[in-house]
Amino acid sequence: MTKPQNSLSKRDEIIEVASKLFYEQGYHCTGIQQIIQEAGAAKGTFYSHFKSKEELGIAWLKARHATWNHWLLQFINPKKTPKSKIVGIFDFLGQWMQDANFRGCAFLNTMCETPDCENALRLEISNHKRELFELFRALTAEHHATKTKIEQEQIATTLFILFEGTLIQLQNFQDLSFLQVAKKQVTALL
Amino acid sequence: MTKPQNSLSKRDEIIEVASKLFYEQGYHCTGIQQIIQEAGAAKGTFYSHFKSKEELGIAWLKARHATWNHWLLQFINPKKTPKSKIVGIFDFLGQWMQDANFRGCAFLNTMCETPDCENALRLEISNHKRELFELFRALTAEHHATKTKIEQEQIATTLFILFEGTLIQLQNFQDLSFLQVAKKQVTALL
Amino acid sequence: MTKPQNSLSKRDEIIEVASKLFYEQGYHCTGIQQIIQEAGAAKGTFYSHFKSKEELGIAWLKARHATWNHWLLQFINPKKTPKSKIVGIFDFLGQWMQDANFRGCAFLNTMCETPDCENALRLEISNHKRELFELFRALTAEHHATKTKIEQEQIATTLFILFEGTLIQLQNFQDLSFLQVAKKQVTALL
Amino acid sequence: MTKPQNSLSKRDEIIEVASKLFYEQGYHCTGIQQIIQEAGAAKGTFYSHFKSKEELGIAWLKARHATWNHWLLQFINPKKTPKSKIVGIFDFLGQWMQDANFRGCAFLNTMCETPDCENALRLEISNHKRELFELFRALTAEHHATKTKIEQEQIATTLFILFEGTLIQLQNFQDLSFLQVAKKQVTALL
DNA sequence: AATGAATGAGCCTTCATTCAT
DNA sequence: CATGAATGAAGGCTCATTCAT
Repeated sequence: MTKPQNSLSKRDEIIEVASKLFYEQGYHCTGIQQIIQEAGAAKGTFYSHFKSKEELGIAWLKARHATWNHWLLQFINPKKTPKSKIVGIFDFLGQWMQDANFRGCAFLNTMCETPDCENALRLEISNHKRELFELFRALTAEHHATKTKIEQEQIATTLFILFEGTLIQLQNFQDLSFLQVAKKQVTALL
Repeated sequence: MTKPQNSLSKRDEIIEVASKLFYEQGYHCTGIQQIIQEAGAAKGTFYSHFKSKEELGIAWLKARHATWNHWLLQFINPKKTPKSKIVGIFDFLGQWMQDANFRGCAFLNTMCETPDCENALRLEISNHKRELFELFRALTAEHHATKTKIEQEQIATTLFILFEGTLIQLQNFQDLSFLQVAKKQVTALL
Repeated sequence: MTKPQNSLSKRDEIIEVASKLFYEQGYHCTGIQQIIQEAGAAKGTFYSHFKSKEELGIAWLKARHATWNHWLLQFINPKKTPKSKIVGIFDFLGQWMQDANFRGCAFLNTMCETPDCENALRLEISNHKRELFELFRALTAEHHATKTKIEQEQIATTLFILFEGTLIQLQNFQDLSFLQVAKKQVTALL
Repeated sequence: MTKPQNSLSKRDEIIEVASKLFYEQGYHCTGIQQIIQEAGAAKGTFYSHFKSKEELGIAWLKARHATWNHWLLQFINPKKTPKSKIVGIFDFLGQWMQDANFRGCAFLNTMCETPDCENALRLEISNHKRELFELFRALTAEHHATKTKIEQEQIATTLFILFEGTLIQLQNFQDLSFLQVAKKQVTALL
């Protein structure tokens, strides 16, 4: 007897449930108990797969990183020019936040509840944001190919900051007008 | 016999200790027990002053709002022009984050660990940010007095977004170069 | 309303129950859960009185030390001479072990399950045994007043070793003949 | 293909690791998990060799009995006379305790954490001690060949008690002077 | 002979809150 | 205005054991 193809392993089920709960309720406000209960697993099963809650948290953020990047790239890859891709990132932001009920970014949320910079979760968080930053850098370099490295860096960083600032205030106010303003500023930079 | 002037009431002592701990450790990760212990108060004393942890949280954010605004205004009020005041807000941001060991903004941090938008803490948070936003609006209106309301709004919002985006990435990366980029963009807008 | 005189405080009830269970089942094999359940207390109540299981363990050993010493002194104080007191200690040993179902000595038992010599419980244990040793020393000095300090020390130590060795083998074999042999040797030393 | 001679079977590896851990940490404080992890075995492997933790405990004590007896006999067999062998047993005690960091006797330790006299582990323990007792009996009979059986028994038992009492107090106080006293008393008995 | 996922009771401890004094 | 004992659910984690492969 082989497992049915569409059945997840217990480990994956746990990660899936945890992803939902960590995002919706926050990392610290979500207990292992709730996770395993909703995943239909036993305590021992959980700890045979993850040596601690933190390890699950890391698995969650790694998975989230992959998923989120996939969403974003699927959204912007159809665009032809680097410029439209950059603008597309901000369009994606609006779409994403609406779909997510303005819960914000799993990575920023977790950073905010994790003061210790040396914490392993923080490493995943900064990696995630660094990769987004790199995307802005790459697209900016392509779009502003004639400008100097320094000018490119200034613009890419500004785009990244605008993205993050808009994101956090969409979460705060659930008001999409922030996005309109940001997009206007973005086009001004391109 | 009146209390000596320099002695805080138990209530104020509790708020003071809570402010430190909520900010440093996060709201949810800080327990009432630790607060009253460090404040030298009894359980019952705490609950005679605050009907719940949330009420203390609100008192904290209200006090924090006043304190933070005071810091900011003391920093920018000596500046003469609205332009230098706006730039001053970003200088303040750098100073503040360094002093705070890059722990970020108490309000954003608490928002990130509080998913429910209807939560009473969230009201204090949006009030705080709205007031900062208003400050950008007022200073922009003064500086760009000749521009239209719509143009002013665009610029003020952009400044606010830049502030928030820089703040959150200073917290994430502890790298002040984000601030340099933001300031360059700010001056470009003025 | 004052408490009835014969009612123990929750704290004392916990210690009393713990004393029974720690002795009968061993320190590590007895859980806080069982203790509070049998004492009719809540988890939180326990931890408002003791900051950890270890602290309860120490309270237990301190109380046990007092109780056991009281038992012993009540048994040997009626005896007139130091010699009969020393022999009395060994009579007490037999009585005690029979009453205790040959469960042995709470202090030795706990020492054996606590490898770390720096452990706080180990301090209580060595204090307890040191005091018993002192008793042998004092009674020996009185009985053998004409002998040298060195000779006295040799005899007192031997008596202490005989006591401990007999105790542990009574526990092991539940065979009182060890005690008869020890007593014969004891009298030979006096 | 046969296994290389110097490779232990999984079963023996498990026993070897368990021996170390049970002795150092105590029987109840050592979990199956740690044992199999340090032995590089799987859960199922463990339970295919031992039907329970207790069975491993028994295997451990049986192996320990053989090992310890081997140590002791190797130490005293070179001695020529029964008297020097008896004294040698006490010299061995000092050597052993120093090598073992004064962790005491695996058998006594396990007895102390195992209240139930009917427990299978307790059988191994009393067997071990009985055999040591027999050794004292045999050597005493040889040395005091002219004395009566009853006198021999009295002396052998005293020697055994002295050994056990010294052992337990070496463990308690890590103070070798107990051993000096015991040896003086031993020689007085021979 | 060996694997390792799965179980669920139990470990020690902290949580926010209530209440009699 | 203050005290601190009492509550019981929940926190993260380990336990010895089973079983399908």
